[in-house]
Amino acid sequence: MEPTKSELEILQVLWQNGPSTVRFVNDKLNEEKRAVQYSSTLKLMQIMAEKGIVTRDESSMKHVYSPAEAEQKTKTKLLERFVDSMYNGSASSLVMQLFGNKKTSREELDEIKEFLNKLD
Amino acid sequence: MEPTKSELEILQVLWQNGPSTVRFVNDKLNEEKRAVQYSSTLKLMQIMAEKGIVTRDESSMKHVYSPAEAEQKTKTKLLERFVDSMYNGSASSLVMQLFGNKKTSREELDEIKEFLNKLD
DNA sequence: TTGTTCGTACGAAATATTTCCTACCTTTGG
DNA sequence: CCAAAGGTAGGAAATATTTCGTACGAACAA
Repeated sequence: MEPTKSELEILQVLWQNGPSTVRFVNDKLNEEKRAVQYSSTLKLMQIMAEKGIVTRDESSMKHVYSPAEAEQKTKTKLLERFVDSMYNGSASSLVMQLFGNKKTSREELDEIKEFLNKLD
Repeated sequence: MEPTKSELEILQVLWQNGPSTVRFVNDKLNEEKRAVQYSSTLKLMQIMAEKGIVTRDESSMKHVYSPAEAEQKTKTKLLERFVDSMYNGSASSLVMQLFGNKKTSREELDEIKEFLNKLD
């Protein structure tokens, strides 16, 4: 299923910090993103569990939520969708735009070049 | 402003075909994307005009709509937002994911390498 | 024990987005 | 002229998403 914008924020927290409680996720969101009530985050995470975007461990009172799919898998899917809809499926178009209109550090560029060479 | 998913579909049509009437855009959407009523497309384009996402020429009865911003400018903005939210701003992470999990044609790869070299 | 804190569940409201019905005007063909 | 075709405008409904108040149970400290 397609995570919404808010759901994606929550997934990011789970990916970066591993399985977490609602309290933890909510604190992170408030620290790093924006003010949001505990019950809002709770509700969203409950919905995500219903949808199957996350799983949860209810064995203790403090439920622990985990992403249902690996970070890479989800991101790959979203990236492909983005490339398809915005660049008509052309990965190279995206890359050129990415580096054409923006200054990127030498290190990053070298890193990418090396990476591409290894693909052969 | 942030175009919604449906608004983006309409922008694509305008970018690819130049300034267009509602009728034209609606036909394209039905051909290339999905079934949608004329009045839905009309409404959406009217809203986009209000928001300033598109401008329109009302001199003739058939209003002609144009994107308010250049394709590149809008796409760049959206791409940056995507990189920020998904890859923590790291363009190279995105690129590695893009080519790591997917087979890309030799031509595309060469094209990209050449492009990156020219950046120096 | 008892009250305060911290947890979940649930419903409803607020917002954002999308869809389409309907009214009404203009153009066009006969 | 008149009817049919095709246009815009606007409102309302349908859907999707987000937010939060409130009820209620469990845990914990005094």
